[in-house]
Amino acid sequence: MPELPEVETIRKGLAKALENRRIKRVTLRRAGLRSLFPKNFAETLEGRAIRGFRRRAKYILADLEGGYVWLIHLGMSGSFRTLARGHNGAPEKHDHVVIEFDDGTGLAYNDPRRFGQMDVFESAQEATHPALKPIGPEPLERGFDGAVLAERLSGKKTAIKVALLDQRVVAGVGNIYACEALYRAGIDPRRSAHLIKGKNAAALASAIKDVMREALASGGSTLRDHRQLDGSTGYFQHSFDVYGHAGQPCGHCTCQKKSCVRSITQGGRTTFFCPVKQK
DNA sequence: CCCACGACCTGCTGGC
DNA sequence: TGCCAGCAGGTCGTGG
Repeated sequence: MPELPEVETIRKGLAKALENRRIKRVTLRRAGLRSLFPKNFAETLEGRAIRGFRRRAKYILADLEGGYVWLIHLGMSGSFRTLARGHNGAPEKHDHVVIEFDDGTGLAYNDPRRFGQMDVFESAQEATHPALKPIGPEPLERGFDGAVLAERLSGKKTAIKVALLDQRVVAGVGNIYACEALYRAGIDPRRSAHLIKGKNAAALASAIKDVMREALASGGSTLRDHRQLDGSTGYFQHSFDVYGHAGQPCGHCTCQKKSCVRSITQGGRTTFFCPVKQK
């Protein structure tokens, strides 16, 4: 469940459920996810207490006792499930990592498609970690505005929709929120990225912030059967203006058409947009 | 450096 | 009912 609002919601759930728990045992139920687990992955986690959970783009970072960071990416289909004290330890299908804490509770990482990723490294290596170093500004942190966005888009000839999915441009935007933000900003997803500047860039930066904040307040979006840690689901999917609405009205434009929302393919992903409102 | 595209996986859906 | 192509919230490697 992977864009910024969903990852942030999961981070909060992990923090609430697991902060200060001590990892007793880590069981890897297959050799790897998107890549192999690093050497000594389980051994490095074992025996350490979790001091807190942070997020950067779509990555969750768990700070471990003794100056280590456990890095997690959920890919397309990763999810966590807490295991109550006295759980029988029987894994479910696609549980790839099972963690037991010293108080008898546990945590299972489940990921059918195995596009997720995990790593562990010393805190001092975080600043230069190859997955983290290239990431662009966090849209919900101070300083992200139209000027910053325009600077990041300058020189990019690719379509603005494709550029928004590049984590070096802005952190945490994925396919849903790229479509929704472009819709709100009234920008055609096919426009060349470097042409988005000035007022357009300001409108787009604002739209990204607004849609992320609103989604966060709704607990993210739940497509298919994805769940939060506690089993609850987000409900921002009910607020989509265009995502998944091809052939339906966008709801806001004045075109009077009953089916203004179109879907096209860009960079191998589906883009939803309203050609009347988005120019 | 930039960009386009296929690869990586499994599961679900919709059309026949 | 069954089968299968196509698609799914992401990223990375390999070409040009």
